[in-house]
Amino acid sequence: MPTSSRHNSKTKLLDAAQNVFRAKGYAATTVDDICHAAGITKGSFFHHFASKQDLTIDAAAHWSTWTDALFAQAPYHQAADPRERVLGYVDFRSNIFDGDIPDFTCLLGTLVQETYATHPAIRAACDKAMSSHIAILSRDIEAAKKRYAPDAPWSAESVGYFIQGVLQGSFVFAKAKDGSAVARENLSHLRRYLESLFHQPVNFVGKEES
Amino acid sequence: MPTSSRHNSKTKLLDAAQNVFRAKGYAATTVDDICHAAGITKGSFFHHFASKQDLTIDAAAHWSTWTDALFAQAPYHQAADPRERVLGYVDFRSNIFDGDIPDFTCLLGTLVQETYATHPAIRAACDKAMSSHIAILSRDIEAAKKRYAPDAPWSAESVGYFIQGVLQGSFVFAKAKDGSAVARENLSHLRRYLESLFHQPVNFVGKEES
DNA sequence: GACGCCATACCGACTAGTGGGTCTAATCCT
DNA sequence: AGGATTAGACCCACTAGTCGGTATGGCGTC
Repeated sequence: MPTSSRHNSKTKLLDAAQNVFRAKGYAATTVDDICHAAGITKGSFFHHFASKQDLTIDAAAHWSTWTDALFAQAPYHQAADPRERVLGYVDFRSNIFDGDIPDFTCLLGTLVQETYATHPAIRAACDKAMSSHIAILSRDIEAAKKRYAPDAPWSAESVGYFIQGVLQGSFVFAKAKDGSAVARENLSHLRRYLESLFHQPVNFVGKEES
Repeated sequence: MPTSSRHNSKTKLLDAAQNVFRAKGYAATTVDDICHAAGITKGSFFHHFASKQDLTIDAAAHWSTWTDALFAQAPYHQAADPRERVLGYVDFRSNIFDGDIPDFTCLLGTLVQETYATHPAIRAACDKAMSSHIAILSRDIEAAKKRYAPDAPWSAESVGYFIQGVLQGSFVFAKAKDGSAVARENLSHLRRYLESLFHQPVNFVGKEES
């Protein structure tokens, strides 16, 4: 492990921060917590990041690329019908609920709840990352809309935000209940709603689409 | 100001805590912040509460009675048709989005996100308060279900949680976006879903109900 | 109705500990 | 060599909680 182990401290810190923040929130996690979780010392931390807030902003971007990659390579993403991709996304999220709570909850939602009023730069970084994720999701929604509900009064983007909103709310309940049963039921309501928005025509024959 | 001003410090502290927590979160608010917002000194604080966590637990219960009273006396609550009461609840919440963010967001959701892993007692207090609120809401949903969707596969309670989940998620976006436009759209999606769950029968004549 | 007494409420300086951030020296890689 | 990186002791501002003490008002007694 020549360069690999020595030169990826920054990434290790970002990964560690992701997990610790999701478990303890922003203010309650100390820089030492993050260092310890990453197996790195404080000197190194402040070599790579100017401040805790600075690391956090980078962590939001890091999270964004990490999750976008995760979803991009997920199997549901292969479906030809955009409607199936959207529903597949919801099912995919629902399946992750099996793990531990800090493992399936959203870094951005956790961060922004705590910092929106006190750390505008973090708020902005979270907003940006969330918006970019929703923009990707909305492409499928837009395609599904075009095919199944071209004249509907709602926008694809607003559906994207709704999906994310339900997810964020579900995380809150998973935390409150210390279990994901409610979260799962929430997503099944969401799925039912989406099915009604993209109502499968009776005699429709699915066709490929870019 | 004989007894009135002297003997309500506890209430003033709880009220102040509500607002400060909603703006800054649990860990980032100091006891001094709360004291200052309440116009009360630290000595008095620790006379009434054994610790910051202790106050927080009381604040969750205080919040619960406060909000339950607020919704109980809201006009939508008078509607004879339970379906209208449920939709009225959603509209009522949507209308509050006009105010400042810390004024319409939920103390419990904010607290539990931060403390679920580190302060089990706070987590439990939030869970209890949320559940009680949802139980009240679910009575109307149950009545609406009986009338409009008696054979539906979903439970009234799960719809109650779904409504709250959408609200919690909307708060996250209001904070991230520093505005409530997305939150409002989320609730309009939610309303559309609820309308579809309690689909108004074509030839139905509304009737009074207990 | 005046007085003494006590419980409760309130005050704010103080303490012990913590946590973000700094600094200097050591170590690695090229 | 020499820049990049890592190490961890150190500094100082800040914060939860303490403590000794002061007001306040109710109540029994004469």
